[in-house]
Amino acid sequence: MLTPRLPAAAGERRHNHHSCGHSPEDMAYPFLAIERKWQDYWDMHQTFLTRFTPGKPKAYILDMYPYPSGAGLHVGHPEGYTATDIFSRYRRMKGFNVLHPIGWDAFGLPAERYAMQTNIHPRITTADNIATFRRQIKMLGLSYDWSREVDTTDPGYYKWTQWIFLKMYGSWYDREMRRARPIGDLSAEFATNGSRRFSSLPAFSADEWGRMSKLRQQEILAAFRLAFVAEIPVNWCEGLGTVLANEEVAEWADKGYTVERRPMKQWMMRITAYAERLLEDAKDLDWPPSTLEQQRNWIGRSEGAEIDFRCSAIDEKMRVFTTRPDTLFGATYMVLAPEHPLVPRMTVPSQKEAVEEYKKEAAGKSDMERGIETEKTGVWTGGCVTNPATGRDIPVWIADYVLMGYGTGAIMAVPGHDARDYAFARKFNLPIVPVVRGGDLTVDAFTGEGTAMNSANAEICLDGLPTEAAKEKIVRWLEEKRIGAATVQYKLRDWLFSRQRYWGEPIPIIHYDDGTMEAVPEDQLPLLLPDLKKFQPSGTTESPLALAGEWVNVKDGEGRMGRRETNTMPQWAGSCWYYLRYLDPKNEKQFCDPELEKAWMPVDLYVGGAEHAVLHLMYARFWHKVLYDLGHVSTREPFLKLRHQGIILGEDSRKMSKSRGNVVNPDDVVAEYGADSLRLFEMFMGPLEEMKPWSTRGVEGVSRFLNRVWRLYMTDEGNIDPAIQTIPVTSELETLYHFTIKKVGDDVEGLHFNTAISQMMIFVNEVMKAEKRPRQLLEPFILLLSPFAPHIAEELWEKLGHATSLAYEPWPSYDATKLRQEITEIVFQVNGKVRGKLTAPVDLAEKDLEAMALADDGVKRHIDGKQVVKAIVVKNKLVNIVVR
RNA sequence: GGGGAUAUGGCGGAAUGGCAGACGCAACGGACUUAAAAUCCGUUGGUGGGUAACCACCGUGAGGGUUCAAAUCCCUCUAUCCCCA
Repeated sequence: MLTPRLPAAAGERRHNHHSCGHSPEDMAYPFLAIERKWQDYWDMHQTFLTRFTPGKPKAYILDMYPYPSGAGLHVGHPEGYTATDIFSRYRRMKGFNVLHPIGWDAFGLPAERYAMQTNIHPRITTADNIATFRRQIKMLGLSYDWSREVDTTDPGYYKWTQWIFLKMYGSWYDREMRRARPIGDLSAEFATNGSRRFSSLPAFSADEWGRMSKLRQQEILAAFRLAFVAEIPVNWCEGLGTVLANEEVAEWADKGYTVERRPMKQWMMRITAYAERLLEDAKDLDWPPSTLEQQRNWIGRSEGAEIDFRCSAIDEKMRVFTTRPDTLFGATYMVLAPEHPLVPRMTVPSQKEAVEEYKKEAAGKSDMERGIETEKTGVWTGGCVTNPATGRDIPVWIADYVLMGYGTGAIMAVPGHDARDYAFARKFNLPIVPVVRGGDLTVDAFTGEGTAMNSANAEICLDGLPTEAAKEKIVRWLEEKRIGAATVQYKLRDWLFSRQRYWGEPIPIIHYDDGTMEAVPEDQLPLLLPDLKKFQPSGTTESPLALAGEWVNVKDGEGRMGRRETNTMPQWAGSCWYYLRYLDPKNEKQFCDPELEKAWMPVDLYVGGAEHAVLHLMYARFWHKVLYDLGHVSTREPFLKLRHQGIILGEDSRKMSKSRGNVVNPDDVVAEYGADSLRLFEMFMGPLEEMKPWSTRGVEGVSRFLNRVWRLYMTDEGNIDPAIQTIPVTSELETLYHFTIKKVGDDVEGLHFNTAISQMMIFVNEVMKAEKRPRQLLEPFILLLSPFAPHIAEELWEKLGHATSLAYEPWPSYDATKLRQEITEIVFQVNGKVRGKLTAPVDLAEKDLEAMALADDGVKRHIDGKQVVKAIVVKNKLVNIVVR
């Protein structure tokens, strides 16, 4: 069925859009002109400046801000950004106060490496890159409040990153109160009560504390601060002149750099203090289950016990951690990490050479390699310890499958019930004793739970107990004998916080020649990065800042000489709190006004890549909790609801990369099809969170849809079609209209943008077929389309006679009574197979439906000669006749 | 080695216990055109049967199960991707 005006119009269409200068697609609506026009309009009218009307609900909708790389925007960026933009526009129309900001994560190694090569200051390249990103993002018509743009490299921003650092430095974690407190509270505690409350400290009285040197006091306090300096083995890369995070090592090693483990003094953040709370509070978050799972694994909580084994030869206790204390009777040897401090003393002279050689080998391997190896290696130290349960002496080995960084760096090996111990025992012919019933120890270790056996001595008997009860009983026994205790271990390590780089936030600390260190006073923040002319590594293990003599060397009021900290913060620092700065980006007195914080936090929807599932999201949660403890923010968690956008693959279904030549540039897509088409296609491709391939044909498809929308409203002369009038419509069309409003709204709420777009296509297809253009349906439809394709929607809205932007028009509502159809199709099945269909009035009684089914020809054919057992009737849907 | 996710036409996907394949792409046929593009109309999971309207069977990675009814729930397996070691 043709639309009546089509034949007449066909000939004139050609003349239409010459003015837009878009020759290859000269049938298209003039999207270039329209998009420019409305982007300018929104800018000029400050349409998306955040409006806060008291009494309205709020929606803080956040994107993971980008690192502005030199390569410009990638088609992956607009995916998440369009999703949040649609949601933000929708929420505004639903009457919410919406906060939807953007900014730049602009410190980082790529800019610095570019500076090393060119000696162009990273500030300059960063500013250029930001300008490119800003232009490209604006080109997409995203409804950000640009007045809140933040840039982590702006001194007005990093002043507060440094301020937060000082808050961390100036705080300790009170394990009894389970929260961070000012470090002053701790020195006050020491000054009144001495070290009584803290068993980990050497005992001192209040008086003794008072008489200690400042340096000694600092050392003690340092063991409590949330930001502290520690000497730890790090991944030092000589070629880059910096340490690398564990997760960065593989990447640079692939590029030919060598990375070695060496102990260095580094700033650390005591994230381990928050392990339990990070785990607990995650339960209330609406996050992807896989992300929560990754965070759980990263924290790696395991319950078990620490047990002391005595070594009479050197009169030492060796403490092990085990998750299976119930298998203590099966511990037939012990394994120490090669780096374990007691290894040298344990080693007998005849084994010394072998041990030393093995230690050297192990030092050359990363923790990763050590875990991966299937072939177990190790060396006997020649020493023994006593198994406290059996009373027998067991040999002490070293092996690299035990890591110094986890637990106590020592394990009791139970080869019968641990796979790695089993492999090790098999290889080195060590005894394997079954202490849990089950499995076949001639084949493999039995690592499951079961009933204890062979586990009794004169004082305790576990035999016959299930694993859980056996654990409890043995731990009680160990605790009574003071040779062990139940403990909880975490895999989570403290966060290595310093980098030997120039292009990062300077750490505001001064080291004085007398060995003490002091924070730069708050009123002297920001501590600015000095200007450098050259950006090469310093040649030592310090950052290039060490070469800025005037900046580094300082003298305090009393003439004391000191040096500034030359390490800078990692890139994660700025992104740990940027969502708070958006709330009050220009505030010079505070990082954020508490009233604004209360009004907007927490973030209601956070969208970004799954690659940040652990690090960024864990670090940000950690900082947020510290700020919460110190009273600076009012919520325990920053991000209530999190979703990841899936990766967009190249047209060949492989990862986009320059070398494969399958990279799609958003600039090109916008030039050819317009921003609305790009946005619409990225949302139409499939579910937001799924990985999916790009398709140029697909962009053409949605572009055709927008052109159809345009023609639905407009004549070829560029005027509103006079056929658009308020006219009666069929009830089918009316039902479809109300259903479309419901479906699009529901789908946007659930972030199912692909199906929302399908529904709009269905609506347009139907309305195109109709002879009439009912204005009362077509006008609200523009509002449904507007979050997805805002430019074309604004243009049509204006053409329909509206003087202002539709951005704050109320979202159309649907009439639930209109959703009900008068007739519906009933499916007839026989034994679950469709044998007929019929349209019937809605809400027909079950027995009537059954009768209709039995009367159906198709059904009759298949029940003929058989016995009807029963009929299942699903109202308004289906009748299933069961026959035998 | 451990954990998580995914698997549906030629392709992207829809359907979360009730008609598998909505919507889009591609393909094919038709209308319009001198012609093409654009647009519009129609067909399109597979196999078999029928001149035909149509009918039957098969079909959601593989195998099994629960159910009147399974893409959807349960068990086993395979493949791919991601994370961790």
